[in-house]
Amino acid sequence: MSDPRPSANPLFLREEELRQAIEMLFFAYRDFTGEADAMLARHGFGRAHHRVIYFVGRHPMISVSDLLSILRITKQSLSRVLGQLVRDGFIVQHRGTADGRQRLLELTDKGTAIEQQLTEAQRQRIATAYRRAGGDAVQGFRAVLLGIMDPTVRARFLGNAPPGDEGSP
Amino acid sequence: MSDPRPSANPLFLREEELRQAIEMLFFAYRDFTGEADAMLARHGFGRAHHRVIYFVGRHPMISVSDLLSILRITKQSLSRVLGQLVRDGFIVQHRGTADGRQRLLELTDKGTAIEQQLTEAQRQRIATAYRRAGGDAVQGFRAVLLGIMDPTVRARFLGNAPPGDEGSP
DNA sequence: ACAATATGTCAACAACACTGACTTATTATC
DNA sequence: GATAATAAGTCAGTGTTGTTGACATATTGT
Repeated sequence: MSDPRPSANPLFLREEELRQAIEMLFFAYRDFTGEADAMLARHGFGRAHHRVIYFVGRHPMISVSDLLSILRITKQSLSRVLGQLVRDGFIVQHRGTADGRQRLLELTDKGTAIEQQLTEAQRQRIATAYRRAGGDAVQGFRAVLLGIMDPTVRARFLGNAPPGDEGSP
Repeated sequence: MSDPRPSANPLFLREEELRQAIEMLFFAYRDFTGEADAMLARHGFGRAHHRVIYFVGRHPMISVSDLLSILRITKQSLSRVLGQLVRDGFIVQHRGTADGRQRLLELTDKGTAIEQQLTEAQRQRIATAYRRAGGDAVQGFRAVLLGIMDPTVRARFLGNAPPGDEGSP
């Protein structure tokens, strides 16, 4: 005579909901990077190369230290990957005019080409997901992702100039 | 005399929107895994250990091959990590009753304890993000993530029994 | 002059993935 | 019952990506 549905207790639902979120993030991120990974492997590169190419493309003339703080890796880790990309002609280094110690990074035409190719698969994937989910869902998606990331990084997406440069080239 | 806002063309907005999504996924996923990574490092483990512990906890008595198909890694890669976890008493292997070739995996009490500890930080992060974003946002978040992941994996979250077992132990 | 900063480099190490080849049980099939 | 297929494990080698630590060089700021 009570509620026909067993109506599992809220705590269980909450736990299940949270676990699903954890797993959805895992699977979505894996599949999201999968296609680009395969493309990179054909070029003899890895995901780290993609990240460097991506963020240099996104922030032309970015300094090495700014790139390091975005990627949050050591300069030795970056050096290996960046050195390859410079040697192979995907990125050029310009000596800073204001500060001559800086090496400002920029994609070459070749670099821009591979960046387009690599990111296109990911853009397509997001675009399709956005289209199917609808505008309200996109707002929700963004709101939750913003809530998941660290507050320091969050600022980057909130219109304000993020800490440590960004926004304008 | 026209629109006071320069109103950047739709193509640019779309491109910017997609790039933001790519970056938000990158930052959110990195920060999402960061806390657990630090905890694992203190135990002398890596992220791979967490994934194994997590999915064995989620699917008690899962077979090795089913676990492999969830993780999408080779058995040699799993072997290293799983061997450690069994040796250190976090996971036990049961000989399959129906099929004696299978080694069904299960967390020990020790394994359950560390699983709770590791996942707790992630659950907290998601819970806070969910709470702040609200119910509609959560639905949107889920819808977009579902659209991003591969269709074969998507089924796992749509109530139907996923391909390759799941759901019930 | 001297200290701080930006970048680069050498060396060693660890985690985590891969391929390829092979072994051992166990189950299924002819 | 012999034979093939499957589940799992193992050994060996390799590559990418991250880490520490130490040190070098050029440039800027005090």
